[in-house]
Amino acid sequence: MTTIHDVAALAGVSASSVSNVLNGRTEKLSAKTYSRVQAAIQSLNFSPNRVARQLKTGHTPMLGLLVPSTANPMYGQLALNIEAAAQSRFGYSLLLGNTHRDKQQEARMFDDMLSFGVRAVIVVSSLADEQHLNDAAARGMAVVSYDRAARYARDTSNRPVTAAPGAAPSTNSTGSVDHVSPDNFQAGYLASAHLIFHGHRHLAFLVPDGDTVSRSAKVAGFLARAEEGRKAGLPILSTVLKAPVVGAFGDSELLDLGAAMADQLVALSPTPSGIVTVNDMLAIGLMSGLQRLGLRVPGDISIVGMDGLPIAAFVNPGLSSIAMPLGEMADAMVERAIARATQPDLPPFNALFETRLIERQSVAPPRDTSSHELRDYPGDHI
Amino acid sequence: MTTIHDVAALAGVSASSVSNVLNGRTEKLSAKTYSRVQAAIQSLNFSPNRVARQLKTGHTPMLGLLVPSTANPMYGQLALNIEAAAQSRFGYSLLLGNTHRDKQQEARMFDDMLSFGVRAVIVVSSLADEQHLNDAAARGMAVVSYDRAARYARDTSNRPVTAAPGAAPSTNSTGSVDHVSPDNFQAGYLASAHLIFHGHRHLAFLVPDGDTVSRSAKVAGFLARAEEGRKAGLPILSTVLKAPVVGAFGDSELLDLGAAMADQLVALSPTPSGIVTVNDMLAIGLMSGLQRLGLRVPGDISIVGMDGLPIAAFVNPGLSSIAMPLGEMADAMVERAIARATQPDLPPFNALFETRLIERQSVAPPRDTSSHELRDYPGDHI
DNA sequence: ATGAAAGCGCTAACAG
DNA sequence: CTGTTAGCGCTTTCAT
Repeated sequence: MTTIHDVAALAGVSASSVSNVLNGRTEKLSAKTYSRVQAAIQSLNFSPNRVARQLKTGHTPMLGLLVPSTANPMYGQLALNIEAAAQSRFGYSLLLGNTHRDKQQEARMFDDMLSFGVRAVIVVSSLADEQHLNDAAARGMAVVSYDRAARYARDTSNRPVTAAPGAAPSTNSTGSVDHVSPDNFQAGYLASAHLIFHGHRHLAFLVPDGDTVSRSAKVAGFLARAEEGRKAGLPILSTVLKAPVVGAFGDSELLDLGAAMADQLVALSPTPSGIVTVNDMLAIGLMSGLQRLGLRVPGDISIVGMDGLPIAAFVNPGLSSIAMPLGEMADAMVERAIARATQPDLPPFNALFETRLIERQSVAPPRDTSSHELRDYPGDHI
Repeated sequence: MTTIHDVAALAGVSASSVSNVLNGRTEKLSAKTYSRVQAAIQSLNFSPNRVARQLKTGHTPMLGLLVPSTANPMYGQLALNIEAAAQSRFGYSLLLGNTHRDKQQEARMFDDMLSFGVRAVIVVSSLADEQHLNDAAARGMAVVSYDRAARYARDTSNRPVTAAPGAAPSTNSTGSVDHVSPDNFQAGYLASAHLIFHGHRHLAFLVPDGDTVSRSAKVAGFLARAEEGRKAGLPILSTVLKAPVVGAFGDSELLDLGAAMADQLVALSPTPSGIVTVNDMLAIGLMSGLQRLGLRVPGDISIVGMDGLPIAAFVNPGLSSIAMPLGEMADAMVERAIARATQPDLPPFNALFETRLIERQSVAPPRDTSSHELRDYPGDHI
């Protein structure tokens, strides 16, 4: 391995000068020394050892990312976007961990990253308990948490209450964990509104068992729109269906879980005509299960998913979904994580991103309803 | 940050003893010293700085992984499996890079990883040129390349010729890059055989433009089976369709690419009745495109994909696919990468893994063929 | 403008 | 068995 000293020797200068060149401190070097060193670096194809540098400076251009599973395309995409932002905008590399939504794993991975000198990590945690995040933050890690910045407070039109940047969700009382999230309440609200708009009066929200900040927010939004409908005199039935989860969490399990839920769904009497699922993979699984049972989507049952995955456009029928601005959120998270790693005293950050409905072919008026609600509704304009 | 010296002070011993405890050198310590140090470590919640350790030892428990894009579920899953194997079997963490099949990126990421002290990396490279891999290997990196261990040599029954462990593909002349791959020739062969078995006589292989070792192998297998059919007197037509690729490579592009190819496909006259695609995402895109054109799968056109993605079971109709043993391959790659990092003089390694057909609903006899080939065929038994 | 020297936290001889 | 010492490759005062 070639070191800074080899370069120094070749250029006939001291190691310090090489270091200065490496760090672009042009003002401390004469032009000729500078170029001589440059030449030496080139000819030796030298690239400084980041480990040594890190030991000295305490910094390393590495960003941690903890996701439940990259096998879920949602997180695969998130990883892609985050890596791209980290790399292109800050020159950071990505240290990835799959947590399987396991608290132990998550904690262990935090430790690992800490021991590698990683100072900034982005976490997609499903755990209701945020303590381990706070622990990590307390240990000097800049952590930004994805999908947990729920806000239940709404104004009278169900718009999110504009919170001061410092307004943290209730789970984050101690401090320095930042939050970036799609507006999950809005997502649930939009999905529900879409179904109601198309005439559905018997709605169900499908979600794997296990509490999560984002899931609760989605459910709350879903329920809120149904309640609004009722207040407007519509005979709306809204129920929440929890799918029993056994074993590990993963991409394939979500699909399987959705498929399995088809049976439970049709066993319901009366069967809901409009379903919203907590994510697209679950919706795709459900749709497949329903079809296997001889039901038609959207003929017999309408479905709207959430995530806005590309694949949702390619299943048959195309799945209507609530899309999240993945790229923007990834940018925000990366920026924030790195910013806080440098300036730990930044004020708490809480960003909620707008979601939007993508209409495709999985929603149609219900079979047994002749009168649709065609008037305008608030959900249109959120 | 608490260091080894804090622990030493608290335990009333020297730093070396702490180091010895940390590294489990029980034979060098008295039991009482050992436990005293242990206690100190516990009470300080001390965990050694890996960076410092690495600077000293030159090793770091970090595995590099370079994939085209984790947005493609195939690679998201691969990343998951690799991370799991690395973590659970060796305690290694995963440094992930998305290359977008860009040679510059790939080379830059190798440099990055090298500078982080990573000594073992797994690469999914699409590039026909393997030079940058060899370069990295020459610079002291243990690199195992995925999906490039093509072997065209076959015996008379089209079984892969069992090669000595040292038999490297032609592109790997200089040395120390190891190869792990599904048997792509077999994959192509099986897909082709499946279609022929169901009576298809006009076959097409759909692949994005751009040469790749794995793609070539798949095509070769596809063509080989068609040729066999011809030799057996069947009037088989087999063509290869290259989809023009513009812009970056990614998950969504594959789906879109497949959908776009539907038009080109039906423009062909006569239109092939049986299609095999180089991967599942392309197949799913194609199926969707075909359906949008009013064609039915498998009624009008049969499709078989490759990869065996879970999602393939959930599209409508279910996509028949050639599955690859992802978990086994991930294990083999991780094991090999880490082994070679420790013992650079290991003999070259080349592993080809069996693929298998998963039958679902996307293949049926062609519309205009009344006589099916129902006799047995070699592909059944590969 | 340049170099000498100290040290980041750890490990690995080598003495004691 | 235990402690002392000398770095790993780099950055960073502080002299010169």
